[in-house]
Amino acid sequence: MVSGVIKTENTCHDCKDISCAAAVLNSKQLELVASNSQESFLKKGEVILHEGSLTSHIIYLKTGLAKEYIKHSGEKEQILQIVKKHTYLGLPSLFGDRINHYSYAALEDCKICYIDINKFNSLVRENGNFAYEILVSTSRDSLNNINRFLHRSQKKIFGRVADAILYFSKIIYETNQFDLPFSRQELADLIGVSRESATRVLLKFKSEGIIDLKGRSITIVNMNLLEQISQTG
Amino acid sequence: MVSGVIKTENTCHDCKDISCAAAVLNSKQLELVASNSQESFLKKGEVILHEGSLTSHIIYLKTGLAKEYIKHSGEKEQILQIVKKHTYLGLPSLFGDRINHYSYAALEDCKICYIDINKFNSLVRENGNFAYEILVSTSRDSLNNINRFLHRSQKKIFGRVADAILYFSKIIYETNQFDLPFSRQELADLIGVSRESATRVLLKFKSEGIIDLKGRSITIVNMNLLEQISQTG
DNA sequence: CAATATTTGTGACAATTATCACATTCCGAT
DNA sequence: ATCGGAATGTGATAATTGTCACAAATATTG
Repeated sequence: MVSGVIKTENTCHDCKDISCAAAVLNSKQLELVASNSQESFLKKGEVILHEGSLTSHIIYLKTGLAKEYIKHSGEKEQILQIVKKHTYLGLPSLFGDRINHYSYAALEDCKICYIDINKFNSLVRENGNFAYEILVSTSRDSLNNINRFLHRSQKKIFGRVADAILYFSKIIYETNQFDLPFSRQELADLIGVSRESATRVLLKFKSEGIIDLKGRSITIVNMNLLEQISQTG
Repeated sequence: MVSGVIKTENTCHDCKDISCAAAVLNSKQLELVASNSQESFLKKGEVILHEGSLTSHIIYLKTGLAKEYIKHSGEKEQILQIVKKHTYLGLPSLFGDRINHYSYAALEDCKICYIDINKFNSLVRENGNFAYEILVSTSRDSLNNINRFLHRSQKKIFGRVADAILYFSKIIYETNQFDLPFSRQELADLIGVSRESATRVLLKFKSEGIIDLKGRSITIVNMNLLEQISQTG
């Protein structure tokens, strides 16, 4: 399952999926990026980036959905977050120590863009506004992640499952009706509970009329109650 | 308990506690910082910054030790990390949304420096190298925090207490013998367990000869075993 | 140096959730 | 359509840890 890497033809100027940060670059800088980047496609399920690997290129998710995760002791997987399109993957790892701390795998077919790490770094150093945008994006990401973790650790299992449903509804898909992009096991890995427990709580929510559930399709029926459960924990 | 705010006399040039980031500023920029900053002293126990407050000044911890924490539902406190000297407090909050997400309180007498937020931001935008240093420091902070949380959530209580002891020994004090800077309750708040459980595990470690424990003073006797417990979870 | 408040230690018990073992259902490939 | 494997659901049980109530020890303050 090797995916093709295709040298980009476009100049970034007309890229529909350009990042907020790249939007503040001038024409010359944008061309530098264009001539040092490559586009690539990945199928659902493929690993985009592996924890522990060294970073030679920044990866920017142009389209699609991915999971950010780590593996504990070979087996147990912990999902940090779901990454939406228009996001750079693993920026803190790049600036922190150049070793990727998290793995990324495609939850949908994805289009990504590889950008040479040295060029990226020199842009940060020469364009403070670009750096500022990167800073804003990594800061928000950090706050969101830590926020999620902090609240999770205060919550019992019902609150956690409610959180996960609300996360998909409000942050990822922005609708009350959606299909989970992965298995029960992965849902459990996202909120840090066992698969069996996650299953049980989902079914409980269904039987109480809080959600509608058919396989991986979820419809939120009683949003208020779900939010209440999320908060009461 | 109001602490004095004293207009700085020094010019940052000769500041012994200058940050890594400020070290890359040129003389003119450093003077801009100097003329827009104030030094202040806080006693042990005092709150440096309160979650929810708006940011008008960056706070830089020149000397001392502080805890970064949030309060859940008024009562329960969760400590994110212990902050050592030579650290900017709450940078992700500043760049994220300008609202402070975490509180900070002094665990020792502290010397801090207030820097005007607008001046700080303009330095980021005009000096990419400064921005880069800030990026490195926030990235490392983020990786460390998330790393700690991720591993914690995989661990049982023995592993967590071991982690806390190793955290103080290796990261905070860099010695095998140290005094905890706070109560058992706060230790419990740091690792997300109940006070009683934390106490019990500490005493267990003592009775098994892994650590020596007198009040808040801890000596690590069997480092290997402690590390093993930390890993096995 | 009392007197009082705070912190720490302890045991019994209850609540929560993981684990295990297995049944059932779903889904893709032939 | 059928077969086989993966994903999901289910019950029983055990392990873990929080909670409560209180005792002991340690600090703090007038």
